[in-house]
Amino acid sequence: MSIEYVLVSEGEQDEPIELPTEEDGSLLLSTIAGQYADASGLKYRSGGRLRGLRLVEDRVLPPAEGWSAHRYFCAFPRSDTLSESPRPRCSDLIVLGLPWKTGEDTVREYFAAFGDLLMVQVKRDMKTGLSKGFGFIKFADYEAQLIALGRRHMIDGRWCDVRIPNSKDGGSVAHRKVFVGRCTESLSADDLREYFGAFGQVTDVFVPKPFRAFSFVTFLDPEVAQSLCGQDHIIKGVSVNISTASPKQDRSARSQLLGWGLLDNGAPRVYSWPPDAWQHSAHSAHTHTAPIPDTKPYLKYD
DNA sequence: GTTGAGCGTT
Repeated sequence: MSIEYVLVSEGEQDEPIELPTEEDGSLLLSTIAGQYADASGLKYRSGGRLRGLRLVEDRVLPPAEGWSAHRYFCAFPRSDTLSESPRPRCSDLIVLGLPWKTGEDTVREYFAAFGDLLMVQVKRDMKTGLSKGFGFIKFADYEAQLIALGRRHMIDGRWCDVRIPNSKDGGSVAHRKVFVGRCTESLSADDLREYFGAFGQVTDVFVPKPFRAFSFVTFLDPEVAQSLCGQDHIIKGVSVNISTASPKQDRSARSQLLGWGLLDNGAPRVYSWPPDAWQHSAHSAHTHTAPIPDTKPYLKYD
C-alpha cells in the first residue's frame, strides 16, 4: 500500500490539514500529534452519526471504505475537553451606526486591530450605492469577537456598536455579570478581581460602600460568568456564593433591589460607558482593567 | 442632494 494523504481537522468545523499515512495504510498518532498536540484519536461523521477509528498501539487504522471516503477530525481526552472549554465559533457581527461616508476599507482597517477578519460588509442602497449606516464583520478568532462586543467603537468620528445580529442582548452586561453573595468586609475589590481573574478576563468589580455582604463581578465572556453561577467559592478563607446578577425576584425583594438601584425599571435611560455604571451608586468602588475608550453618554433602551 | 433606529439584494 502506498502513502496517501488524509484530511484531518481539529474540530469538525475547522480547516483540515493533509496528513500522510504510513506504508501499511495506517496513520500514526504521532503524525496527528504533530499538528494537534493533544489528540488521542480520530473520528468522522457517517450518516449523521459520529464514528471513531480503530486505534492499535500508536496507529490509527482507516475505515473499511478507505481514508478518502471521509473527512476526519480529532478526538481529545475527556479531561481536556472538560478543562478547555470548546470555544464557540465566531458569528457574523452587525456594526451599527457607521457614518454614511464610511466604506469597507475603513471598517476593515479599524477592526483589524482586534484580530484577523474573515468578512467585512457595508450595506448600501442598491440604486444609489449610499451606505445604509451599518454593516457586518466576522472575526477569525473568538477572543477578538468578545473584545469587539465588549466595547463601543469610534469609527470615522462616530460611535458605533457591535452586536450579534438579531439578538436583543448582544453582549449586554446582564449575562456577563455575577452576584457574589456572603462577602465579608475583608474581601476587597482587588481580592475579587485577582481571584476571579483566573476564570477569565474581569472587566468590572463592584463592592458596595458602605459594606454590604455582596459584590458584583463582570467578565468579558458571558460564558465564564454563566459557568460560575450556582457555585460556592472560597476566597481568602471566605465561602462566597455566586449567582446570576439579575435573579428572578418576588415583589418585595424586587422593590428593595430597585431601591438600591440594582434593577432596571424598564424606562429608556442615558448612562455612561462602561454600561455597568448605571446599575450602581455613584459612590461605589469600581475597578477596571479592560480598555475603556471614552465616557460618551450612551442611550440605551432595554 | 436629506437620515441615525435597525438587521444582511446575492
